[in-house]
Amino acid sequence: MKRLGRQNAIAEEQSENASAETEHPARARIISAAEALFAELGFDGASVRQIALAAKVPLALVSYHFGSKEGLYRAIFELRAPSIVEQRQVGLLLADAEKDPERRLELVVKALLIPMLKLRREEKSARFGALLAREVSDPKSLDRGIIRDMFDPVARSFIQAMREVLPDRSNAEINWAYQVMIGAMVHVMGDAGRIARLSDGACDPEDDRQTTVHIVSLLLAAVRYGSKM
Amino acid sequence: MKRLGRQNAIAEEQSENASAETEHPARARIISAAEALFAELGFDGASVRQIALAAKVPLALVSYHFGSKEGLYRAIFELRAPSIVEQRQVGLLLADAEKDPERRLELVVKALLIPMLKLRREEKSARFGALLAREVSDPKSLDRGIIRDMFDPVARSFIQAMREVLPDRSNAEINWAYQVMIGAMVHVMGDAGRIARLSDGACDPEDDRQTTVHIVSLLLAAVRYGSKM
DNA sequence: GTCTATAGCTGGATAGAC
DNA sequence: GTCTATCCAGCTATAGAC
Repeated sequence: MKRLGRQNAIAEEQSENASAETEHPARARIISAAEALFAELGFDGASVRQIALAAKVPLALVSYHFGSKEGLYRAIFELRAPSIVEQRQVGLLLADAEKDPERRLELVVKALLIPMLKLRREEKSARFGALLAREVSDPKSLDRGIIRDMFDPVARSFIQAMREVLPDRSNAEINWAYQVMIGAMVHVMGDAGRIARLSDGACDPEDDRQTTVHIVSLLLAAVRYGSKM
Repeated sequence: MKRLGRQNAIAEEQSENASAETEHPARARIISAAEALFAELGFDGASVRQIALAAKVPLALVSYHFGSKEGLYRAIFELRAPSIVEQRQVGLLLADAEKDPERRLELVVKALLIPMLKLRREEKSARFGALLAREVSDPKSLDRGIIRDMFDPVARSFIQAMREVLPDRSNAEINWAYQVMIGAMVHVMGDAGRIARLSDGACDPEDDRQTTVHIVSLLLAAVRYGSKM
């Protein structure tokens, strides 16, 4: 397989992730190591050498598989994002099927939050939540366009769903409510200890079941009762 | 003045910021340029060369005044943070003087949010909000300890104030409510365009008066009605 | 105090052997 | 396809002239 062919064959790889990871265990190890190091140190803070060392592959293999550091960075999102987006879409469909509007709002909020908050539980992509949090809050992400391309479409679906469940709210109110949810969620996903420290252990972001219960009820209250009147 | 004397003479500089900035206009220009570039590109993404170029000073002057890149980084926070913390403390005192518990909760929430949300309006520290947002969400900030040293004390005061206004809530509920507020606030402060893009302009984070109205009412609702029951 | 010049590294990327 | 050796641009920090 030609070199530039490989790094651009994203559609192909997505349709055969399992075989790609079986066939190229080194590639999967690089992704996994990069995910953790980018999450911890940021795109600029983590070096390709560090990543290759952690993945136990020679340095040149990273360039061979992913073309460049940014190619590797994008590949992480191309591998992990579709599953999150799909889970959210399924959640939205479930909310659509619910008749009671109170309960429907709750399902919309949960469809937004739960696919992300439960990421910590999944061993394979344990650090992806923190990485995604970084990308969402990084101003430079506007240039990369990863969030725009992969997450904006489903975000618009959520905003539309909220408009339908809360028809008396202004466009600004709906959108600010959505952003408050995203902000709180990203803060929890990216946290590395300040929450536990400040709360003296009363909040444990590692316990994603308790975390979800609290965050969902707080944000549901914000969305439901937070009209500026 | 000796070199190492300068970079460590923080207490002295804080007590005479005005004269220090008048006496060393280059120093103030470096801080200002660094604030914008660190906010935009992150600590690792911005180089000292870029900062010196933007501040129109020779490269070596940065080391002379601040000792190291991290010294410069800390100096920004040492210059800007005290004013924010002070404004928050004053807000908490005002809340304490309010008898009506409903209104008191609102004052506590506003005391937390307004000093930060209005940062964009102030020309001198226009980008400090984005920089602070980055530092709060960066896992590496735990090592630097800037947030812990400068902001944890007043954070604990807020959590205590919330406990007093909402005596029926558990410790976990209070702390999660606080973290939801911080997350939403940091998200807005660090935003560089996604909010306006997703809302098709319905949300304009540059309009900090409208932003404050919406964010405060959403978060007040979360804190007031977001008990997990 | 200020600035030029540069030391000493580390970064991403690649050439070319196998 | 895989890996060693290396290129060279860019980095932080500093020595030393003025």
